[in-house]
Amino acid sequence: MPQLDKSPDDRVGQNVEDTVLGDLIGYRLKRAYMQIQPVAQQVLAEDGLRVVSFSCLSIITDNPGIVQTELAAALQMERSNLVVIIDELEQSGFIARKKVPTDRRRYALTATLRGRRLRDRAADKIRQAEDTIVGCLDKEDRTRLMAVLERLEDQRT
Amino acid sequence: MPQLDKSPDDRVGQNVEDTVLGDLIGYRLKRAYMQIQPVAQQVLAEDGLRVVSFSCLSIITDNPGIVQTELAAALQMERSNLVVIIDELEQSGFIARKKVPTDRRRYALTATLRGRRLRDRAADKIRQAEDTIVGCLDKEDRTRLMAVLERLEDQRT
DNA sequence: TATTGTTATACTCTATAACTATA
DNA sequence: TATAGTTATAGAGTATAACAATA
Repeated sequence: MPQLDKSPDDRVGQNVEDTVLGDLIGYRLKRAYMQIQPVAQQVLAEDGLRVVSFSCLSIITDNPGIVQTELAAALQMERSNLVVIIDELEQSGFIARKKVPTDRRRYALTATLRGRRLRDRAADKIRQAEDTIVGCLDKEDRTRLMAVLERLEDQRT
Repeated sequence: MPQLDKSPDDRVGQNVEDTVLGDLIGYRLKRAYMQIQPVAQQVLAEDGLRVVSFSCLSIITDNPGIVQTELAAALQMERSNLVVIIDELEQSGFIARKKVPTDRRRYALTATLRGRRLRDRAADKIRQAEDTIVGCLDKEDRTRLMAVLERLEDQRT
C-alpha cells in the first residue's frame, strides 16, 4: 500500500526538525554545492570532461607554461592525483606537455587551440546551467555571495 | 638549491591567472567548503565522530523515532550507506534502534542521553571552530550568506 | 507487488609513500 | 640533499543491485 495511509505523525519529505545542522555554515555550503555540482558534472560530461579536468584545462589555458606542481597547488590537490588527469587531457589533444629546457624535471603545460575552444565553450555551458539554479538570486545577492565566498576561501587558519 | 633563484616569470603561490573558474559559483562553493570541512572534521574526531555521523546523531536527536529511510532522505544519502554509520552510533551508545510495533520492517531511532549531550557539546565546538574562519564576516554578511545558501539549496531543478 | 533494512560490490576521490631523473 | 613527475596503494565517500522480512 504505497503512499496512501500516512499516520498523523509521519515525517515526510522536508518535515524533519533541525535545531543545529542548518545553522552550521559548513553544512549549508555542502548542501548548496550538492545542488550545483551534479549540474556542472552533467554539462561537462557532454564534452567528455570531468569537473576536475575542466578546472585543469581552464587554469592551463589561462597560464600557458604552468607546470604540474604549480597547477596542483592552484587547485589544492595532490601532484600525484593530477598525473592521470593531465594524461587524459593530453591524449584527447586538449593540452600539450613539453620539457622545460632550463629544468628538465619539469613539463610546461599549454592548452591547444582545440583545448582553448573547448574551455570557452564548456565555461559558457556551465554558466548557463548554474543560472538555472542561481537565477532565483538578484544581481546584488549574487555579487555579494561570490565576494563573501571568496573572503572565506582566503581566510588563513 | 631550494627557494632561492626564482626566474622573473615564476608563478608562485597565488600568482596564477584565472579568467573563468573564479566566476563560477560551484567552484567558489567548493573552495569555501574545503576551508571549513577539515576544521569540522578535526573537531569531531576528538569525540570519535565523523562529519556524517554527527549529522545523523543531530537529526536523530531532533527527531526521536525517525526511521532510517527518512534519515537518509533528510541527509540526501543512500539508505545502504547509512547502515554502518547507524551501527557505529549504536555500538558507541549514542543512539538506540527499536522495532516499530505497527510496522516491523522499520527501526525507530532515538538518541540516548549520552548521545544528546555529545551532540550539543560537539555542535558548540563546531560553531566555535567555524567562527575562527567566518569571524572575518560581520553579523549581516553572515546572516545574508546563510539565507542565500538556503535559497540555493531549496531551488528545484 | 512494494518497502525497510541489509549486504556486497564497484567506482570515484583523496592521501601517502616510494621510486627515477634531474637539480 | 632537494625537487618534479610518476607509480602504486590504501582509505574515504558514494552509487547500484539484490536479498530476506514484512507490508
